[in-house]
Amino acid sequence: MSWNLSSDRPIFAQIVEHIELDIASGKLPPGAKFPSVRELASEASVNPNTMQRALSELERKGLLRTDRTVGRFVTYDKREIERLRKEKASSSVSGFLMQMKKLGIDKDGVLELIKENYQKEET
Amino acid sequence: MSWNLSSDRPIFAQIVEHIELDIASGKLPPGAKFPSVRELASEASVNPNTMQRALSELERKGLLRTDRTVGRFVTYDKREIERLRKEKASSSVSGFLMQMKKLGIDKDGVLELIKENYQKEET
DNA sequence: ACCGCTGTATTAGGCAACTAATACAATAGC
DNA sequence: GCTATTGTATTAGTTGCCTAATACAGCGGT
Repeated sequence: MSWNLSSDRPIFAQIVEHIELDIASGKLPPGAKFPSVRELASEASVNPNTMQRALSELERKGLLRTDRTVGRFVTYDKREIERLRKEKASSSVSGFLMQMKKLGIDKDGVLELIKENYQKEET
Repeated sequence: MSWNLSSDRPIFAQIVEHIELDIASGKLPPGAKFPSVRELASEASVNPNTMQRALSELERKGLLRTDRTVGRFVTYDKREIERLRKEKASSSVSGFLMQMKKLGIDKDGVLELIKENYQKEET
């Protein structure tokens, strides 16, 4: 994983989000085993405790399972994962559109900008 | 203004963003006069110092002008305002699309979701 | 000239959150 | 049974933000 952490937001929150995305997108498939807390922490250049906090949060959300002295695994519950994916997509969309509305940009403007942006990437 | 402040991010930053949006969208037109620091602070239930910090930041960005003993005004520079609007729209779009990409949702999926969302609002 | 209003500066204190260091607990595997 | 490796708990320290109190400076209106 390429941890791209900035200091303008809580580290643990960024890690949570990062891993959530990897699970939601399927990059981390159901049942995938995680490295140990210490290993992950070292990899991300972060205190083990910080990593632990992130992982606990993910467990609280039901995305991770823990076998106490064995390690952690992505949940096998594919429905939960799909729910997560939908939820994240939906909130992204509505947040984005709300922002555009506040900027006074209507539906046509939004679609325009998006198509523009995709064309830029097709180079 | 309806200050809708949450505690999960610095207050002053939220205020900055709020006012930026009002300026970018034209809700606060060029040359519009601001209430005094103390008045705004009271209105937003915030310490004057916090409000001042936000306003200073906006001034640093060139969006506000100060007439020392008279008050503050939105800049008259319409080009600067338009630049702000473009900049905010652009960063919103690219951030949104990056998120969708990470979720594994392609162009068609994005357009689909957006149209869905707009239909929902047309009730 | 004075009073009231504007913005500005300074200092201090407290609170909450994040990070860190270290010690503890439990089990798998040899 | 011992050791290594896992997750967990506890305590401590640092930082950033917000608040507060107070003082200063300059202009307008009466």
